[in-house]
Amino acid sequence: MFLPDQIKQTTANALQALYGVAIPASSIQVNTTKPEFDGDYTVVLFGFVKTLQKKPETLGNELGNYLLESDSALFSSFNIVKGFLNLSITDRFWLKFITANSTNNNFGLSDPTHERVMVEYSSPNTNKPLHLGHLRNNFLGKSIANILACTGKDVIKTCIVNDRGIHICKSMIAWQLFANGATPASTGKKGDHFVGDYYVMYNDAYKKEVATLISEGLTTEEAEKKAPILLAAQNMLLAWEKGDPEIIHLWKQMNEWVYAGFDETYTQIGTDFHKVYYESNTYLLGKDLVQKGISKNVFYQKEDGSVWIDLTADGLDEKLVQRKDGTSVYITQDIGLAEQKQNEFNAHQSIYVVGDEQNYHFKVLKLICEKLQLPSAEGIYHLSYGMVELPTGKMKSREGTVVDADDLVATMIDIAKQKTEELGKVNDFTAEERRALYETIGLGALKFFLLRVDPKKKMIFNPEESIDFHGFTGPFIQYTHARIKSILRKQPVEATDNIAQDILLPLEKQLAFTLEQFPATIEEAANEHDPSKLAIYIYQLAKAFSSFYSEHSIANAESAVKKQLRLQLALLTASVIERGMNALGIKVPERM
RNA sequence: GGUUCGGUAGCUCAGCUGGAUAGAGCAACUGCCUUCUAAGCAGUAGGUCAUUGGUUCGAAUCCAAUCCGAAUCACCA
Repeated sequence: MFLPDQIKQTTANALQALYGVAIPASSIQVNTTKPEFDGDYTVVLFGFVKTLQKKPETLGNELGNYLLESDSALFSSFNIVKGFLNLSITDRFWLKFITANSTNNNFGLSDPTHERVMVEYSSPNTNKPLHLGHLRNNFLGKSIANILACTGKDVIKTCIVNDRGIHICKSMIAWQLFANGATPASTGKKGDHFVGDYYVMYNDAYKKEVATLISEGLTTEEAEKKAPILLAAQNMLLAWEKGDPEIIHLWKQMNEWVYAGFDETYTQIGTDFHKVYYESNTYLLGKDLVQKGISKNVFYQKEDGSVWIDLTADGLDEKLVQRKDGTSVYITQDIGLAEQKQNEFNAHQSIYVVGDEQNYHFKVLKLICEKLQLPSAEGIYHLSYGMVELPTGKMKSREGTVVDADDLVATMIDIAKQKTEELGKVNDFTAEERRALYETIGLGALKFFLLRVDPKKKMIFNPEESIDFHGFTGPFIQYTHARIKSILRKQPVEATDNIAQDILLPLEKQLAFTLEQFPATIEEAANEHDPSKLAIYIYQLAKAFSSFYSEHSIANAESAVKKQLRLQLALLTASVIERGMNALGIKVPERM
């Protein structure tokens, strides 16, 4: 049990013993004590002042005295300010905590629960390269998977590649028209960017054709439907669906180029999957479920043959699940894929890391699965995240305001290189060590920047100001880790337990206090599917260490016992930072 | 128009199952490197928590209304 919960329980027991009232522990408020007051944790008394008919002052005194007597190993003193009972935890508790965990490599990690969770993330289109928004998705997906694994879940990472449809045909037709047989190899371009360029060319050509048609007297609406290049793309989609060998060949070729490009990016940013699904294989799924739905009267068929579900009773709309030509739509494919995943992995929970523009879609998806009584329904969870916007507003590919993922990563690594060279602390590193360090720092800055914000909220990225390396950032935390490692290289830690004889100074206690919260924070981040909770925590920890470290010497500590205590604190801090950052998908260097 | 989400310091964000004087970072300004890494530490300054009303011992937090912004409501994915 986590410390605040333990205090709640103890308080509930005390209230029962003192006054014979049963107040559920969960309803008792326990906060960390504000720094301006004396104490570690605070019990808020207002809640039961009324039911007990006692003045807060009296109640606080009686409760405080009882707690001190009944659990003297935990509580050392208390004070009452208005309705707040501020409790101090004994130094002995913290000392025991430090001794017990400084060399515990599993501190903060739970035992395997055999509960399986699927995390679907990344899910790219094969017609354009990754941009900043995809990076938020990739980092969130990877970190939530890691965090869940820390809590003992058996995590399966998956990805659904959107590799078919009219948008893919657009790049294909543009390549046929404009490429003259060019390839990524012949042009020296990364495959995903190469294909993305043809998607852009398609759009340019389309716009020109529409303008021409309008100047020839067509209405905008007509022109947009009749542009020859669009008709060609539509024909190509039909040919693809019929399995036309030439088109299939081209499609495979272009997808291979894109995958080669994606793989390069994924390897660099640390994205990986246990299982990749391709929409070209899954887009026919869900058809049998449509039939099942009709026979269960969950769906109904209109006269034209199209199939619908009426969700108006649930406050939503009527939703199409199958076109009149018998082909399935997006939602149907997702229902089918959900069922297939369930059959394949039988997970308790299935998390979809997808942008908040699809909130409605996932609401509908879960609702339909429930109505069809699919076993997968209950575990569906949409980890919805907000868009990344620029100071000028949304990123628009048409206006060239998209922040390309590869460019941004390269820029970050370059800035890391510059700053590291300026400081000149690793001049003895080999070229390979340097390259790895720049990547660790650059990616660390970028990942932390995107993960420290509540996923649900949209966030603003200012490319002008770039990403900072000071303050509440990844590099600051990495730096704190490197400093600790430097200390530990010079001063061996002994597994002594005589530290219990010593007394903690305020900054030492603050550090221990923060360290103790790590397991509870991991748990919270996992339960709320929110890596930012962990990111904020790690920052606070690094901050607590830095304050402690600048004030108290480790090497020249007042006594040998004190020195060991501080070394153990440092060791535990470094390992919590490392474990926490790894859970965010961020590496920490030994030196920087 | 319906639904959903958001509005906190100049900027980027915490805090939101109601609790003490609303917190960080950046930017600005002051100090601190002859002692374990100054990518650091300590400090100053900066707020009508969008607005109005309500609920109560207590509201940034809950409720209602209003203003502003975003997403979504496709036989697109």
